[in-house]
Order: sequence, then structure tokens, then C-alpha cells
Amino acid sequence: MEETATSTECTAEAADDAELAFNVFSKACPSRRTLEDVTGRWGSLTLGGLYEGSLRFNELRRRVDGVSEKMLSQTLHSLERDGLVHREAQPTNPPRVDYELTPLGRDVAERLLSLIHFLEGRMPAVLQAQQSYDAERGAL
Amino acid sequence: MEETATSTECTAEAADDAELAFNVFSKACPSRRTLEDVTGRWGSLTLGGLYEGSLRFNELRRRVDGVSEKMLSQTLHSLERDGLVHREAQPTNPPRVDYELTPLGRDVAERLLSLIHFLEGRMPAVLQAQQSYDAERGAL
DNA sequence: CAGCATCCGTGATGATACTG
DNA sequence: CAGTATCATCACGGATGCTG
Repeated sequence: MEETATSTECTAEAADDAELAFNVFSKACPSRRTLEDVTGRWGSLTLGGLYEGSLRFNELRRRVDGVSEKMLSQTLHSLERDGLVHREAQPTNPPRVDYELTPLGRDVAERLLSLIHFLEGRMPAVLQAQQSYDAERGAL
Repeated sequence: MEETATSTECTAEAADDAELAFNVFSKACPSRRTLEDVTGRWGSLTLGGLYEGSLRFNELRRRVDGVSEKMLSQTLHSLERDGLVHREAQPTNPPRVDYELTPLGRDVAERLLSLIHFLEGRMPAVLQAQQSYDAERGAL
């Protein structure tokens, strides 16, 4: 199987250049799955929500406005599996479970929040662009 | 306007604190839609793919491995509407259309790529975490 | 080449009910 | 409280065919 210039390698071997080895632009690369876990609809908000400190399940649920129980649970499992979130369950009654970012998760969340905050700050410009776009389209 | 710790406002008014005004954690806030455009399955890869320079439709399609014509087209429209991508069509035959990031789009892509590259570099750790997680689960 | 229109499957998502 | 299980839906996304 030949590879042309734009193709992307994706192996765990080339340890000396991990960023190329796990290129997300390659369809089969596991890094793409992880990127989707992180940037997914609820993944980004969950990581962002946990950045300030550990939260219990329902605290987090209230923080991430609109997420269902099921989706939050599912998202947390994915993120825990990826090693980004740590789950601390205390066998008390009623049960108490705390979720917190791992060091790796914090690094990810930091970059995510940089994007989020930037976007929030530029929303006026985005909204204006949307209006221009819609106006031109509607006028046709 | 008083704010308690967890509540989130979402108006275009409070121009002095845009980041709070467009809080993405609020369900109804337009910033969440935009965040999804940017971090969505194809949005992030499209923005990342355009970071190095402008590309034609099919060039971009080859770069973002696995994206369908329809999804790329749709993604580009969303990003163009948000003011992140500029579409330059030349009325030649055969048609030539170039897509490039706007200044705003570049800023977004920069932050996105920071996240992507970090993730790519940490994939060994992520993969290992996944194996541990799966091993514990399978053993039960 | 650069798309749009259409059909259509399936997986993501949300609502509801139930458990420890 | 902290979830799991089940079901219904519906939008996402792929394949195909067509246009300029």
C-alpha cells in the first residue's frame, strides 16, 4: 500500500515523533476517537466544568446545563477511560462520588478552556458574521 | 445584575464582560452552537486542515481523511457563516474555489491545534489508560 | 472540479422508569 | 445520591445521481 505526500502515518512505533505518529487527520488513528471524546458535545463542557475543582455527579450535571443523566454518565466513562478524569467513590450511604481531572485532564482542559474563553469573547463578531451571511442569503 | 456562583448569564448586553455574557455552559447561549461548529467532528479537522494555508475543496477533502463531500460542504458553510472561513470562488471553467481561514478563524484554529497536538503527543498515555480501564472491567 | 438534492440506515440523544 | 436499563426519535452522516 503506497502513501502519497498528504497521507498520514499512524503507528505507536515512531516514538521519536509521537505527534506525527498519531495524526488525527488520519481516519483510522485512535487519536481521532480521543479528540472526539474531548471535543464532543458534552466532553468539552464536562472537562471545562471540572477545571475549577472536583464535583459530585449532580453538581456537575447542574453545571453543564442541559446534559441528561445518561449522557453525563456516558461522557464521564469515556473521559475516565481516556485517563482524563478520576472517579472517587465513597461507599457511604447515601453514596458520594467525586469526579476530578487527572493531571493529564487538566492539561487538556486548559487548552480547551483557552478555546472556549476565546470564543465566548468573540461572540459579538461571530454573531455579526452570521447576520451578514444570513442577510446575503435571504436577499437572493 | 447579580450572579451567583453557578448561574450563567447569556446576553449581548454586558459588553464589559463578554466571556460571562456568552457563557457556553448555559444551554440557550449561542456560543454553545458556535463551540459545536468549531469542535464538532469535522469542524475541528477542517479548521486544522486550513491552518497551513488555503486549500481547494477536494484538496481539503483529501486532507481530512474520511470526510464525505456532503459533510465537508456542510461544515464549510457553518464555519463560513460563523466568520471563521473565507470562501473565494473564481468563475473559471473548471471552477476553482479556495477556502482559507479568516483572522478570527486563525486564532480559533491556533487554539484548536494546540489541543490537537497536545493530544497527539499524549496518545501513548491515553492508550495505556484505556488498556488499564478495559482490563479492570474485563476482569470483573 | 465543486458542489446540491435525495434517499435512507444507524447511532447518538433524551425521556422515563427502576435499582442500590 | 448516583447511577443503569429500556425505549422512541431524529438528526447525523454516507451513498448515489445530477448540474454548471
